[in-house]
Amino acid sequence: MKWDTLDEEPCSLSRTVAVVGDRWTLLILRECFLRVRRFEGFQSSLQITRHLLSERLKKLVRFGILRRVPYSEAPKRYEYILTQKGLDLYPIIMAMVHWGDAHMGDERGRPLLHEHKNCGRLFDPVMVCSECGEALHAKQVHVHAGPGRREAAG
Amino acid sequence: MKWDTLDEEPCSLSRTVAVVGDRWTLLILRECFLRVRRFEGFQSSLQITRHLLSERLKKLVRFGILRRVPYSEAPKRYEYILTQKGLDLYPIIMAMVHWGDAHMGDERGRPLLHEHKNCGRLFDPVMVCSECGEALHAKQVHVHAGPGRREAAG
DNA sequence: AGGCTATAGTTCTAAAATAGAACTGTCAAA
DNA sequence: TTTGACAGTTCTATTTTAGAACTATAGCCT
Repeated sequence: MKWDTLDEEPCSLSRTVAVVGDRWTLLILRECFLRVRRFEGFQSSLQITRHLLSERLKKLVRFGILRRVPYSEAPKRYEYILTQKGLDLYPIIMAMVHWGDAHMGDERGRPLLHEHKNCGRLFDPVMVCSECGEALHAKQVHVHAGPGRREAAG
Repeated sequence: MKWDTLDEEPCSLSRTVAVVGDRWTLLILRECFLRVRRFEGFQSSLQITRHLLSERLKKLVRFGILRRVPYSEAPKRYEYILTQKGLDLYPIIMAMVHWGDAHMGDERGRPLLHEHKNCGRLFDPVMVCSECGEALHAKQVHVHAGPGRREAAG
């Protein structure tokens, strides 16, 4: 597989997988959403090798998911902040967290609980249809080829 | 990192990443949701090496995401069907598709369009709060340690 | 001035995972 | 009896990752 052009495939899942489809990247993003921003912070909480962390952060910056922002002038030091594009990954992360809660739990109970500041309650994330608001299930969805697929197919 | 015990970490994201956190697994699941069920089907549509496909299918069966069901007795042949646990991965896949549509698109337009059979309309998946029904955004969520985290830490 | 610490990386080698191709075994149809 | 379909397994070469050590800048302490 040519992983280097996966982000240009006529498939939105492939394109997303090209950017966030590996273990370390997903764990780094978890830390980002938990407000970690600095190299040492990621490294110590994940026990990732410095080499890979450096490489993954560069990639996330290159794809516009993180911004590398200076926070100290002398010596030059940078931190990594989620862009809007990065913040928009939240549903993916939350969907994964929720699936883990539902299907990979153990007798110790949930590792984290999530409170929705707007309503003040502990919640689960639910995926709904943008048009009718009903909860979505795989078997209720029909897939059509869109313009990007038809053009790619010729 | 001890990837072999990632599914026992006191973090639901880690546990999910342990199961579906790699490129091939996510692409295989895409095919599953597009109704592909057989070894040759996965292999030819993904161009994955037979070795890795075999290995990934075994893993998905081991984690209870696919069931290996015989469809021919002589010769013995099997197909791979999503279990309920597997079907429940749908929000993750859809969240990834939606992010790809929103942020990785090109001039050709969307590769696929999704129709919600219940309401008959083309839709986007939206993640909402189970309690108040509002669309969720990262900055509106506050995270608390749950019992699984506190016990692991103590 | 000299040494210690903090931060953010880079460089190196060994081990593990993946790619790519060929091979195996069962059975049906020609 | 040969060919083809299907569902894998086995093999070697290449790529990726792990783990540890090293570099560079600058503040602080003595």
